[in-house]
Amino acid sequence: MNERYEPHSIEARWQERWATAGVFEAGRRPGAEKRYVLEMFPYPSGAMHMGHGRVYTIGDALARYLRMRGYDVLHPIGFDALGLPAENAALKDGRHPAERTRENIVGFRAEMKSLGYGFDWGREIVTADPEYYRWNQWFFLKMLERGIVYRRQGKANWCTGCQTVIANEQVVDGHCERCESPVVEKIIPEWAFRITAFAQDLLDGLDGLKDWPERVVTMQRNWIGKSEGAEVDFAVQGSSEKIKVFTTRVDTIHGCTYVVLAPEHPLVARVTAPARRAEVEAFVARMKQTDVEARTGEGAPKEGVFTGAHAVNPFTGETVPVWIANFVLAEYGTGAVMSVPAHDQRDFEFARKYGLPIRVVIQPEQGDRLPAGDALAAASTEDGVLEASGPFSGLRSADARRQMSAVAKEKGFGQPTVRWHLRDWGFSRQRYWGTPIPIIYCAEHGAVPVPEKDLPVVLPPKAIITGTGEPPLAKVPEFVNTTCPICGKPARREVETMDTFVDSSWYYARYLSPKDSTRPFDPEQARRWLPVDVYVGGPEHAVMHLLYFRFWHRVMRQLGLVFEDEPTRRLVTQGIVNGPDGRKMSKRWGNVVAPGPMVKKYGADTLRLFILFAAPPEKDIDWSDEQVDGLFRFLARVWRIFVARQECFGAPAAALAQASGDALELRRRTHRTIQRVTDAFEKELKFNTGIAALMELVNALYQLEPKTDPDRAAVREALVAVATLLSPFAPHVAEELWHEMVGAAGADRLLAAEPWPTFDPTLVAADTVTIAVQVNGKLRGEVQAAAAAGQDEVRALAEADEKVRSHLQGKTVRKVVFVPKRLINFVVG
RNA sequence: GGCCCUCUGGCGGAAUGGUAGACGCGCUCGACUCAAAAUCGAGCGGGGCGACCCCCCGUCCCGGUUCGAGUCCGGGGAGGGCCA
Repeated sequence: MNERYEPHSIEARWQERWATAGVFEAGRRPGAEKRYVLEMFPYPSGAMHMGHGRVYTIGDALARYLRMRGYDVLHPIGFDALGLPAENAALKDGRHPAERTRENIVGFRAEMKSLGYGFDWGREIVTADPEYYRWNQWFFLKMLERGIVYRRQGKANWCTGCQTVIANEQVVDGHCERCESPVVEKIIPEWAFRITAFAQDLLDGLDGLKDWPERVVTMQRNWIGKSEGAEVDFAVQGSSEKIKVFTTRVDTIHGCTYVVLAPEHPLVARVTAPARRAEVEAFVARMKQTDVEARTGEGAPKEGVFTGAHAVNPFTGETVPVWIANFVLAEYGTGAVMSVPAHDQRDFEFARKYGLPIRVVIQPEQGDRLPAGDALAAASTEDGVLEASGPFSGLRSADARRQMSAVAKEKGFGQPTVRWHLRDWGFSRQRYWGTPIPIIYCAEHGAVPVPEKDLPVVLPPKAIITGTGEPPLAKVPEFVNTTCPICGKPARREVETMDTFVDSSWYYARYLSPKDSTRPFDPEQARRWLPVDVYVGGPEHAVMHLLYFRFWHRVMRQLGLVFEDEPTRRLVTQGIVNGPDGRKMSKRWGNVVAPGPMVKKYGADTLRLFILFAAPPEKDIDWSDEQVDGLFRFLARVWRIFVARQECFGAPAAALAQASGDALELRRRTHRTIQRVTDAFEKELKFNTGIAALMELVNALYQLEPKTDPDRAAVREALVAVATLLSPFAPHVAEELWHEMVGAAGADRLLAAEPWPTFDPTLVAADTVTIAVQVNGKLRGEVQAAAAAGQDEVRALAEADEKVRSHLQGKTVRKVVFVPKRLINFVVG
């Protein structure tokens, strides 16, 4: 065998062998239990970066391990190819997004293959392919039928200069990125998914996601944001109008000293007193031009004006002034709030600023009483006991809320209500590079769905992309002009496209039968493969993508396509790969390290090993040239020990049983290493400790110079273990070494498809152990004892130790704590 | 401001409540070499003390629970994430 480790002379060869043998194809072990390992598919907007390298390396190590454990493993890959960045890039260099995307995908594929990722390439999908997005359209039609898709009036950013809708990303400080004209909010019709209809189910489902990171579950829970409260109607004095407010703190309503409407609230125009009209209108106009962040963001001053109107608190009959203010938004709740300055901080600040009264109605259950409102330093937002609240005085907040909303309902001026933070998902985009929405507008029949048989509605290859936000498809007559499916008269197609989050909401299912041209995927395959067992991706998708993904799964379940409650059982969120300086990799800092050049320099195995060894998957890591060098040296060291122990390759396994002394010790280490590496996969995913265990075994191999047959057999056993255990992490070098070792016997086999080794429990359990000896919890020595030794035996050994004896001298042993195989602690006084 | 997370040698990181610092990087020393690199081997938390055994201190800080706390509980600090 080659004296030196030369990754470039072996890696491509094994990649080819794996591909020809088809070891990564799913479905080749029909009788075996399945495992579906999925990494978030990439958005190929440029070349592959280290972040991609990390996700796929983690997923691949896991998939390779599971395959060796005998599972039928599905490990697919594809490309999230539609979307804004590709369109923006196209704008810059004038190239068509399709062309650029195709090119990037070619690059990604080549890099992924050079990294040795074991994907089932036969299942590759590209979302820009009409054969993929036709099913987005199909889902759209099904959801339209079921009322899950609907048309609504949505808010959009309208550039007053370009006279068009622009994306959030294009709004900079309330101005258009391109022409710098002010951007205002404009209400335009848009398409939306009724995800809120699934809010409760999405919330309930979170409880079952035991193998999701707690923080992701929490973020989803907060995003769904269920809050239980009450709606209460405040009558407007001298009018038949009612102001409906939503509050989670109806228990504080006796402390309400004013009511605030959102400036956009429809009642504003109707209730404003003539004398206040000019001021109110000016304020409303100004708010329309201020974005939400500036109105409600951190440090934004609370601002408002009095409308001149008054409202009646239905609980007290008291009259309070009606204001409008910047911090109340029309789209949250009812667009109106009852203000209780003593018990809400925003209301408190506002009241102080405008000299509105502050009235305390909740006292803490324990501790000091709150001073009168005027003396209050800040709002007290805790629950407590009600006072000055009529018949409800003396109740605790929680009880009061229940009783008061019941009373409101009984008397007809309110009711208990649930409010959600989650909004419906508006998915219309005024963009070209997306899935066309399959709708035809007919003068006579309105918005008509494209019949299923006419799908896909294909994106026209030629379009003028201006980036102004005006839908580019509107300018393609051969696309727009069509006929009404109902009456056949001339009609126009919808020119908006779908949000790309649609593509990624169900791709995991398309992998199951990616070439099916009659349906999105085969439900029978879903029965076999779903749910995804492990889903690996970045935590930046904790909310949007993963929520849409869970939502879509529920829709597919309603459609009878899938049968599980949730799309994925386990979620692994991986950390960022930072530059060597600890900062985020960016051209700006000049600290970008790309996987491609690293593979050229060190080979794929070193890069993979570095990524996995640096830290557990969920932690951020810093790129380190020194560490990478170190990992390369480790692989070279592994190679050298194989070279140095070639004479052991043919050692007979029968001699293993006679191993003794150092050879037996090596065998124990080998088996313990098998256990530790297996644990690294089976418990928490801590590849770093698994690799560390392998390093220890390699170090131990260097310590034993084999002299006898049993020695050589033990060495061979260890070498086999090293190659096999290393293969999920550094598959090429492992494969090469394994073949060198097994020779002709392995000629038509591949390590990638060999079974994972098992350990012998009797070898793992040491027969003698080191037991720590403590006196009063402080380490005072250690003794060697049989693993099975009991307390008395260990105590005798410990007391025989001179150091220990000196600490026990002249003291009374009050208690002895004994932990078998670990320690003995003398408690003395 | 709310919710959540993190904090361990020079660095990345290990440690079911049971010998803190596995493993790697880095550094120091030794072997090999004419020499260097590479390699192989040894050592490296701080201090008492220049080596020995030994002793003291040590996992952000303060307190608690426990025979025993990096780990559990309470309070504080610093950094980060998400939401407002």
